[in-house]
Amino acid sequence: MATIRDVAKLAGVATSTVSLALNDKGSVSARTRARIRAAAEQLGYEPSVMAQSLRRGHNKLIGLVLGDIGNPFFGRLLRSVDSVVAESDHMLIVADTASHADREIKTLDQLRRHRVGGIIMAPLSNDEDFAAYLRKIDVPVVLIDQYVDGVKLDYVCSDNELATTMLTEYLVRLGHRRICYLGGQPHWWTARLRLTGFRTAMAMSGIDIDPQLEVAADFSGERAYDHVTRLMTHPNRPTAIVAASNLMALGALQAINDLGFDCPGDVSLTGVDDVPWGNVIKPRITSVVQPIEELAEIAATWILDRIETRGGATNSPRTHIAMPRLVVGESCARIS
Amino acid sequence: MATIRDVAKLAGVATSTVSLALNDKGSVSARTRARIRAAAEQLGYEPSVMAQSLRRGHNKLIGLVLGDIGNPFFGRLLRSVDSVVAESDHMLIVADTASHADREIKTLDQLRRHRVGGIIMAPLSNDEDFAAYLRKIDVPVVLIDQYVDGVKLDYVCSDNELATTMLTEYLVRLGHRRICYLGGQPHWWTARLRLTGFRTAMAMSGIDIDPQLEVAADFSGERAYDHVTRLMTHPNRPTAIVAASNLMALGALQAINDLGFDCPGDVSLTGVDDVPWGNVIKPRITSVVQPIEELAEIAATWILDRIETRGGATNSPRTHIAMPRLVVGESCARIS
DNA sequence: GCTCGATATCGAACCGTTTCGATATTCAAG
DNA sequence: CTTGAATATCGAAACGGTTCGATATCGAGC
Repeated sequence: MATIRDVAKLAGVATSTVSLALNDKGSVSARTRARIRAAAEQLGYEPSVMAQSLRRGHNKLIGLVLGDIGNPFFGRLLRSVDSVVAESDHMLIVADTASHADREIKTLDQLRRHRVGGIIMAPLSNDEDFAAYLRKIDVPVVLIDQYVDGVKLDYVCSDNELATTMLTEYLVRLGHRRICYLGGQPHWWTARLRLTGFRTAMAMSGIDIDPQLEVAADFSGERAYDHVTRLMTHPNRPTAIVAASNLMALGALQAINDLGFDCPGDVSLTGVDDVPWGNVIKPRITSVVQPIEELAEIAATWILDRIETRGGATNSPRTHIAMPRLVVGESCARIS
Repeated sequence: MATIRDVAKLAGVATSTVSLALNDKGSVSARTRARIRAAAEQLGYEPSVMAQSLRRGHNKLIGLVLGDIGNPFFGRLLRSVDSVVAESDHMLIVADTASHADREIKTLDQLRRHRVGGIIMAPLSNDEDFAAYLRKIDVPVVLIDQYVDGVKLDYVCSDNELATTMLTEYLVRLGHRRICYLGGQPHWWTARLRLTGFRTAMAMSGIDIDPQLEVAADFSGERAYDHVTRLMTHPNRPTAIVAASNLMALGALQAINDLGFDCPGDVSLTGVDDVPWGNVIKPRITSVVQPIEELAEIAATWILDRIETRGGATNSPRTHIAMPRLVVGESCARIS
């Protein structure tokens, strides 16, 4: 590894001049600049990112803290964020908390010790301790997907409430009244919002919710399968289902098929988020999809912005709520 | 941020003594040690990871280079690797090349400039240029899943050949002869091995392969859907299918259902790798699953080992080939 | 020929650690 | 009391850059 001193020696100048020349700062004569360039080239000199970072006080790394990278939603998010921050020569340190909320603070501390430039996080915790921690953290943080009450941080998400509202209204327009809601666990911020969206839409349509039909599963498919199996064998079964996640929708579909029902003939089905296997499953499930790339791009842009203008100009937190998009499949039918 | 000098000043000693005391090196009297500990505590001193890294020559970061983090296989891999390296206080820089082989060298260079301690990589490239690059790289590298011809590096994978051999032999034992193979694109190392595994098993069983039935799709599901649709409408259709990936198996299943065939009644189906939605799809597809956690743990252990003993003791490259496991579902039937 | 200002270049300090060689202190043995 | 070894502590030199203030060089204007 050639150092800046090697280059300086070969070019016959001071190290400071080399630094100036290679970074196009200060005033360096064309002749000297060329000589230095040549020397650097010849030695295969590459500045040590670490040494630069030490001087700067922080490195060109951005922490990305997620609860479950096995979820394709976060996989795609990671990929998009990466492609944006790469343009300004940043890389991502990815930490997966494996859905353990209590590891979040430890993970953030670790990132702080590494002096990352900034952190993008989809938090699980939502208690006052955590909020207090975030309020006094000395690194720029952008929250994504999930929010934390009582903090003033940039926040990017899609309109979770609107997502389920759109689905519910769509079903109502098709004539459905007995609509079943398969929700996530209420400790998830997004799960609560999606539930609200469902209730709002039902209220707006003047339909009373049958408490039996509003179940809290988890975001995985197996519980959803069981719930739907139970509800569909009920004498007064639902005519439509709103699932708050893609895996739950899939579980529901499987239960419907296994019971010998037809979707959409006997029951309509909708879900949130598309999935890698979305085009392969029949019927294609009508769903609202979050614009993952948009979320990722904004989060990435914002964190880069905060890193550049450390505590500078735009210090009031921003919020971006992206519009989910309704993608109509073949899983819903009109009833009379 | 308190520095080691602040601690030294408060404790009334030299910075070197602080370093010695906090790292339990050299000989520091108990009294002084206690005084230093107290001072550090009082100031909330945390050593700067960056400064330490600069001194050491490399940091406590490990690069993980993947082609597609949206694939749950790699998501689970990432998670397991992370949990192992976290134990020795390492974190992961994750770089997704978005399946662009030509970005791999650029990505590796970036990681080198960051002076990561080591790199775990599932490469796509497999040409001589890339091999030459890897041969002279000055950072420990462990390959995982995909190999590169002509390099001497640690390599961890599961027995891809055996995977399809197991599936094929299983089907043969059930009486199948007209077996269709849905393979991945041959530029993938694993795709080639899996194809070999199929051919070997067929040869061992003394069955001639119908070239019509050996198709190269890609690892995604849609192409598989089309191929299976075509083959199943053929007069002399296959009685069983071996799909070289999970998404292809799913695509095949969907095609089977859409054509009104029954699985496993009319055709048996097998695949490689389990999937998040595996327990929800019916019939559960018989498949061989790779022990992802095992692969990840070994790769992580090996890279940590290489980092500790830089070019030291164990310098000959190791290879670990993990046994895939056959998980029998309900997608295969015996025929006569 | 001298001064002034702009342009080029340099040396040294600094970022925050670790580590090596040197010095200061302690204690036991002679 | 002296000596020598063991134990404590220190100062300074790295690690590899960037940046600031100082100095050297140059041409133009008088």
